[in-house]
Amino acid sequence: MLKKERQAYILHQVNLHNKVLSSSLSLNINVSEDTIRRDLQELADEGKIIKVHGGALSHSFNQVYYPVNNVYSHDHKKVIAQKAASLVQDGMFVLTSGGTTIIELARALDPQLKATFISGSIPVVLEYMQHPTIEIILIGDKVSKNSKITVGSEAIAQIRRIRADICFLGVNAINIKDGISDSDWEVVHLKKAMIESSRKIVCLSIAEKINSLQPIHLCEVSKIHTLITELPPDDPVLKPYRDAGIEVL
Amino acid sequence: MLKKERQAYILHQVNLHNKVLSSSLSLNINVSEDTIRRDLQELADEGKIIKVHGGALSHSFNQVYYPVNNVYSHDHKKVIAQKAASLVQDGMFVLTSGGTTIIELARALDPQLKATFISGSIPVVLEYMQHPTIEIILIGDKVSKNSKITVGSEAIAQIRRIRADICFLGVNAINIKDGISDSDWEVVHLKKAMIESSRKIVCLSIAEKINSLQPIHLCEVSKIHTLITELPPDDPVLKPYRDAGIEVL
DNA sequence: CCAGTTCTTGCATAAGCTTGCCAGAAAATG
DNA sequence: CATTTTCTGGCAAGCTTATGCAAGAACTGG
Repeated sequence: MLKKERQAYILHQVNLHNKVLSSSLSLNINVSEDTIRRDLQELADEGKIIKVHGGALSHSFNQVYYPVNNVYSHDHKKVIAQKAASLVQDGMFVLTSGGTTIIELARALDPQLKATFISGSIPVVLEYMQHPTIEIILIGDKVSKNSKITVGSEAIAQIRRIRADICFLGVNAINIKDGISDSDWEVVHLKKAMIESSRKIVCLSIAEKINSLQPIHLCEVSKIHTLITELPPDDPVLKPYRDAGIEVL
Repeated sequence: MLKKERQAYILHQVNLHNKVLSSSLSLNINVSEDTIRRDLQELADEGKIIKVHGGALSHSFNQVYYPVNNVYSHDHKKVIAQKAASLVQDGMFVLTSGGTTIIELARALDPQLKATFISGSIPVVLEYMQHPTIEIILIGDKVSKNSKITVGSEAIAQIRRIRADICFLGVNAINIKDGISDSDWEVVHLKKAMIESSRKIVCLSIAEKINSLQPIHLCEVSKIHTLITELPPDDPVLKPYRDAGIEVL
């Protein structure tokens, strides 16, 4: 087993269970605890996990207990949400991933909009429920405590049965060469299914994540139709995407 | 259980109940009171709680010293939840309806419990997510905004595919002649499916709702195995149910 | 293809953390 | 004031971590 492979596995485990023990990882992957510790150290240095005595925790672990509004990129996300909301029209079926940007989208919707929103993210659905008129469909399956979305084959099967007009994806990393990538195995599979089930794919990403890369590949940029960031559409950072034929808002 | 995890649990408990006792925490998490005290000390040093003789208080405690929400039936529900929680054992598959009583059940679970909980109620699932070790399966379908649960044929189909060990139903009305009844058409159908999918049916009901009737019939009392109220099991009000062969807790 | 270099891993040892227990002090209770 | 409960600080046991080292694997540049 390669080092990177091992670290990806560890990261996946952390994201899945919110915590890992050095001892059990050592048993599972059959390497010494020293190696595990070194891996945990590296992942912690990269900011991907939180290392604690005896193992490691997911970053979102704390957020479950102390929801911190990262006011930082919050304003950016509001701008993005505003642009995205303008794409939704009455009668549409809208498929959305999870993530804070999508929550902002839910808040930015026209209060008179009559459309159907579909998501497997619990925080996102909570936000949709505040809206007076939209219909909501929740994708069910095993709940991932860390990402607060439902994951698994049943969730994917449910998504496959949908034909949505538009799909909004909160994106973790995108660059013109590698396409879209993410750090969570389950999430990648869900998003892939969402892409297959939608006529139009819209990616929402703060500029910070443009031209970045995450361990797991999701799809090529050619699959997406629209890219929304907080930047003006003619910003030079976005030129490669415009040139690739993607609508940039 | 990792130290951080334990502290997160304590913090959650403090925020939930506005107070905790060192002694009961020690019992719940199965560590010595010394450890609890040290945790409380650390959390207090970080300004997250207020440590007092015998336990700790939430920061918001001062502001809501006289809690306004109807502590009335709330305490009753806590008693019910406590009794219900004692029926759940490691490894079980537990199907639950929605409702405030079930939320209390989620809060009353042993923090070391390892079981799988299945529900279509969004507030209930949110509460389950606070638990450190249980697995959660969310039933998906159309979200009913007023009851905050997923309803519809897809939800029912998902429930049908389950074989649960035990099913906890929050009950709106029960009487010995008409059985269980409810006021929401969709909810009745879901609960019927839940009953069919479970080996053991446990009804949770505050005494106020005993011997009452709602417009839509759900099932006969003969279908249920256990009835839990806040009253002592030998209360005369419950006698007809005991006589009907139902276990009363 | 090979020698030199860098990476990676497991082991041993020492240092550090966490926890439970204890004795005496302090606080609450009636 | 006596009794009970809780708190504090210190200590020891057990487990976890850091560090240096050595062996092997993988890579690099002739």
